[in-house]
Parts: sequence; C-alpha cells; structure tokens
Amino acid sequence: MKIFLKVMKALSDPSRVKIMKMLQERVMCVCEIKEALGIAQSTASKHLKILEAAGLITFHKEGLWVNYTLSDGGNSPYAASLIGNLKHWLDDDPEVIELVKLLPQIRRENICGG
Amino acid sequence: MKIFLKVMKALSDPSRVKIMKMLQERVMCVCEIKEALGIAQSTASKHLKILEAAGLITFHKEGLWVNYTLSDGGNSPYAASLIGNLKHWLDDDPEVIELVKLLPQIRRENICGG
DNA sequence: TCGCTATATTCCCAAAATGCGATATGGAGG
DNA sequence: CCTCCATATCGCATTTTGGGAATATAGCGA
Repeated sequence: MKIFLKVMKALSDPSRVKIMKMLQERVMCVCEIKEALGIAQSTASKHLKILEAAGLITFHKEGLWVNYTLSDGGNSPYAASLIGNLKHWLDDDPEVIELVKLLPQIRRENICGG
Repeated sequence: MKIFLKVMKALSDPSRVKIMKMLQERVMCVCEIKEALGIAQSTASKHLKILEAAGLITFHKEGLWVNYTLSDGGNSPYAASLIGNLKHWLDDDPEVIELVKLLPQIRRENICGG
C-alpha cells in the first residue's frame, strides 16, 4: 500500500508529470529540468528525488552531472504500469506539447556553463 | 493534465484506496464506509466526493441512502485504466485483506438504524 | 590541496489537504 | 407541515506539500 501510494503521490504534481514526459524524450540533468520548467534548482532536485523514490526514474552520475532517465519499472508493478501508460497519456496536452517543443533548445552547455 | 492529476490525487490517500478496494467487493453506502474505515461521516463523504469527481466511482440514490459503486471509467481513460489495475493490485495488502474480511459484518441495517 | 561547479540538503513560508464536530440539506413517513 | 435520518457542507485545527534562498556536499581540474 505504501509503495502504491508513493507512486500515486509522485504523479500527483504537475511539475513531476512534466518531468516524466520530458524524460520520455531524452535524458536530462537537473539544470536542464529546472530550466525547462522554470523552477528553482532545489525544487527540481526535490521533485526528482520523489520520482526516484517511487521507482519512476533512475539516475546515472557522469562527472558533475546527474543524468536522469525513465525507470523501466522493474522494481514496482505500479511504477511499471504507470510509466507504460504515460508513454501515450497526455501526449495531446497543451502544456506537454509546448514543453516538448521547447526541449531541443534546452541544452546543458548553455545553462550550466559547461 | 488537470483530469489526470485529479485521478492521481484521488488515489494518493489510503482511505480512498481502501474505499476503491471495498467497492470492488460490493455496493456500499456512506455509513457502511465510515464504519468500515473507522472515520467520521463527514470525512467519508468528502473522500467519496473526491473519488466521484475523479470519475472513479458513481452513486445511485435509493431513498435516504446513497449507494456508491465503482465507475466503469467511461468518462476518463485515466480513471478507466486505474480502476482496471486496482482490480488486481493490492489484493495481497494486509490492510486490504483485513478490510475485505471485515466487509460481510458491515451492514447498513446494523449501523444506520435502518 | 584548493577552487569551481552541478547537485543535494536544510530552513522557512505559503498553500493545500486531511480530519472532525457542528450544521444544513433533502427525502420519507406520519 | 413536521420530524427523523442519511448524507452533504461548513468552519476550524493540524499536518502535509510545494516553492525558493541559503548552505552543504561531491566530483573535477589545476
């Protein structure tokens, strides 16, 4: 029950859902996510932690950067199911469309000074 | 997006999830639900309203009683999917098992004085 | 070892959610 | 019309959540 609730809560916030939809498109680091959503870095980091704790995303450290990707859901049937459904859900949502359209312009080299 | 979030939020609370699992077993009125969960009547009513607004349950008035049932999810693909998954999810959850085992003893005639 | 930088964590505030008691609503019966 | 009862709504206290600024941490390069 607790695990199930963790997944549901993780997906109960618009910023976190948007992060899931962005990660469907490509791998992203924290500063790219913060930039795309227009939120503070600490806020982005916190959201990512919640998604990760729910088994919805994973990360891979690459030097200073932390690359976040969608999880395969292997650890939780709830996460796996929702990850799968989100692949097609909300694809016609105006906010999501706008965000995905913006993605190519969001590159870490231009944000973090890399 | 708002509709999706409404479904996720509705299922982010343990009491509401338990209500969903109980309604899988049978139709229930507000006083039965309040009794089964050990919560105040106003609290039960509020939870039911949230589930109903998310398209997860529907109700049918029968005199003074309001019978709540699972929705078929016809109005929302998100609700439909979650309703379907919940049919088998959490069946092995201790709290849910306990609750379902308790259900036969919860009868409106013994609670509401009907 | 000493900066420098991307990320994580902490602290604090405002907004929202949850729960309950009290009250309102609405239908059934006399 | 009045009463009674199941349910809905309101008002309030408590807890949780989301957000940002400030600070701590960790990895890279010199």
